[in-house]
Amino acid sequence: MSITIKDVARLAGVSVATVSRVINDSAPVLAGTRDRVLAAADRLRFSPNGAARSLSMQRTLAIGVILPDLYGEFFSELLRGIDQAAQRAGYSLLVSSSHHDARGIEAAVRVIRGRIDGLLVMAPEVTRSALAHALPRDVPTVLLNGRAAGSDAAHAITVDNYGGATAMTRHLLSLRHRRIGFIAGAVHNADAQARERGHRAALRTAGAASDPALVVRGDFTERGGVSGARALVSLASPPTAIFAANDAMAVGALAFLREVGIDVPRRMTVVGFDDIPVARFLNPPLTSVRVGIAALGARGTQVLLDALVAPASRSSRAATSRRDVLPTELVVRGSSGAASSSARLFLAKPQGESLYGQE
Amino acid sequence: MSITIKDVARLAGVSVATVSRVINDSAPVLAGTRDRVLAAADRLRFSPNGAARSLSMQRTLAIGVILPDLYGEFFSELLRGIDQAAQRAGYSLLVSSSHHDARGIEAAVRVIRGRIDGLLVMAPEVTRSALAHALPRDVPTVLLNGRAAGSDAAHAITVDNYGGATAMTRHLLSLRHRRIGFIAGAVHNADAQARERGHRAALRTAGAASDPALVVRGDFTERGGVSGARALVSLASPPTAIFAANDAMAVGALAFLREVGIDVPRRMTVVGFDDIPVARFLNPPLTSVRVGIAALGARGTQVLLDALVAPASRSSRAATSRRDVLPTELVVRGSSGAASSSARLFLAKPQGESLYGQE
DNA sequence: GCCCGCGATGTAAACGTTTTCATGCCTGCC
DNA sequence: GGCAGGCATGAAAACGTTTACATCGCGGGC
Repeated sequence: MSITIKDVARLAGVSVATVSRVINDSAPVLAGTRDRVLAAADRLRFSPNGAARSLSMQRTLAIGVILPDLYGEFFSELLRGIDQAAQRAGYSLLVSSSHHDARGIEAAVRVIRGRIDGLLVMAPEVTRSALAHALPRDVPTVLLNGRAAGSDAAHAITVDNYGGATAMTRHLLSLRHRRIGFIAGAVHNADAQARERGHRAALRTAGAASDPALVVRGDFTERGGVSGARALVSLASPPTAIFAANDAMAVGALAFLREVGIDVPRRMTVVGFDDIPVARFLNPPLTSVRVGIAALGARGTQVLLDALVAPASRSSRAATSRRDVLPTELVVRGSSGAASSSARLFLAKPQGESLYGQE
Repeated sequence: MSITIKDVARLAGVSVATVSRVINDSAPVLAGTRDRVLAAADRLRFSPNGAARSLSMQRTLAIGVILPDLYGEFFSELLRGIDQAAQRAGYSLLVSSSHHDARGIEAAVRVIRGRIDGLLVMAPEVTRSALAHALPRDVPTVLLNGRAAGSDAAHAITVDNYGGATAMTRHLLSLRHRRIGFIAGAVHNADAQARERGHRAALRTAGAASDPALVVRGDFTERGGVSGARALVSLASPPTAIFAANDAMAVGALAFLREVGIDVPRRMTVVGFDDIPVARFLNPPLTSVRVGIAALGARGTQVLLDALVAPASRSSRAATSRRDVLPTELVVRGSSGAASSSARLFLAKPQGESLYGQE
């Protein structure tokens, strides 16, 4: 059917070993021989069978990426960062999404098992123990942005959700907001939880009243933001600011407020979290917490690639498993009232420019 | 190192053939034997080596996805549709992006060659012949949304760019706009070209003047939309409406107009193309051309999967290669002045709901 | 001038599956 | 009671590479 290394060898009048050596230039070959082989390979349009290669070399040059979802800019940014880092190192990406629970992840792992050298997993809604059980033992794994204290075997890269949220809440407090509505994420989402904790802690530290009615449940989608904003606005004593636990929900909140004629930021402040690329282009530009989504993906990938070359560092695996926390940065824009600052966007190079470039 | 089918066979006291049969239940096995094998596999946490499997079965159960980029909601939507369709059929995705030119695509193909059963390629900027040369002969391929009349060997799924653009321009004309600014895409981008042609044709048909100064070059990014809008607004005789060739640029245009205090839609109408998920949540909600991005990906994947089971249909390949054109639909929202219609968004289920669900 | 050694190449084993074919047993029919 | 046939299982080939090892020829040092 398809042409193999044998066909090339026959045409070039050499052995398969020589063909292999030429193709990977893994050993010196006489110039004349090399040319004959190359010519033959070219003429037959030969390209090596990856499966056979992987089997023989015991490595696939691919890493698996398991995501809870693919909806929205967050995931495309994340994947973009991962792809860049992987491609630079010559690795391909085996992507599988829509895996929210441990069972889904286990199924996905089963499918790609043996076709990847390493695994990148984002599973914000899965508990530590469930995850530990679902993940393979023998494949180096990096957890992205879930429960930081993941299973001992895996590395984990997270974003400073807690710190970012406290910074944002302090920002709102500094703007004299006293009743701050919070649109939280899903109950079991680790990132959402950390952001909520950060918000609460900042309120507590400031001695501000923490009215439970001001925290409504969302789901990290625009639609959830719409409902959340509606609920907050409908309160007997509504807040003067809304802190959405991610940008998608902030987008929904902005849309709802516009719909019902509540001006942002004059009558209501809205802020988000993640600083997705579109945030600065919203109307008004969204104040958010920059996470460096692509950087998170790239960093996770880099850590994984490092782990792949390291020879599993003896048995002291647990001791060497990394726990990186990426810093976050408050980005103040028009949606929290600093209308003038947003003008800078189009005059100077915005700070977030790096997101657009090659990292 | 890793545990193989042999280990399981030894532990269960059977041959490797039997283990294989149990795992794939490809042949009847005595209940007792099956249980022993299953128990052994479970105890050893065995999972089959994909590379060996692929090699033996001559199929990888994976499809390659080659994209020009991963930035923005468009690509995450596309990938989402592809992933869903592939996952349903038990296929994995080998994703590689940032391949704009033929050389990049060829390199990407070389890397994933022999690890995939089929190929999904989006290459709007590559010419037909360059693409034909870069793509492998022996791998079923589906082209997404580039030049419809692609290489004979490959199937092609496109969106009705031309029709969508004419519909949009007619919409603007019906709103009494006579000077319509157009922010085009990159010169060599096939989709951008088709949209521009559609726009021009609609103007011509309506007998409207087609001022060349009203067409400015963009690049499908928000930033390009900002520059485009700035250029159009700066004209001696500026347009009353701006048609951006994709939504990302419309987002940029909206941001710029807000920045300089030009109200949309009162003083300027802005419309886009693609209807990315965030479009309906913008301020004002963006009038756009719905493309069904996820559906495009899903359809392409389905066509590819069909081609995989079909035995290359004799040699009449060219004759059977499909050319699907997905219809587009005008979605009118507040940014083109129909302010009241947008209220429907949060009351009734929006038309676009399907994009959020399972397709 | 002989032998040692090195450089280029070939041979064949290994990688971990699936699958064809062979084997042996048991059942049931005449 | 013998034999055909079906069913469960095992042995081994095949998939297309890489690579350790063997081989061969040739040049240089003594």
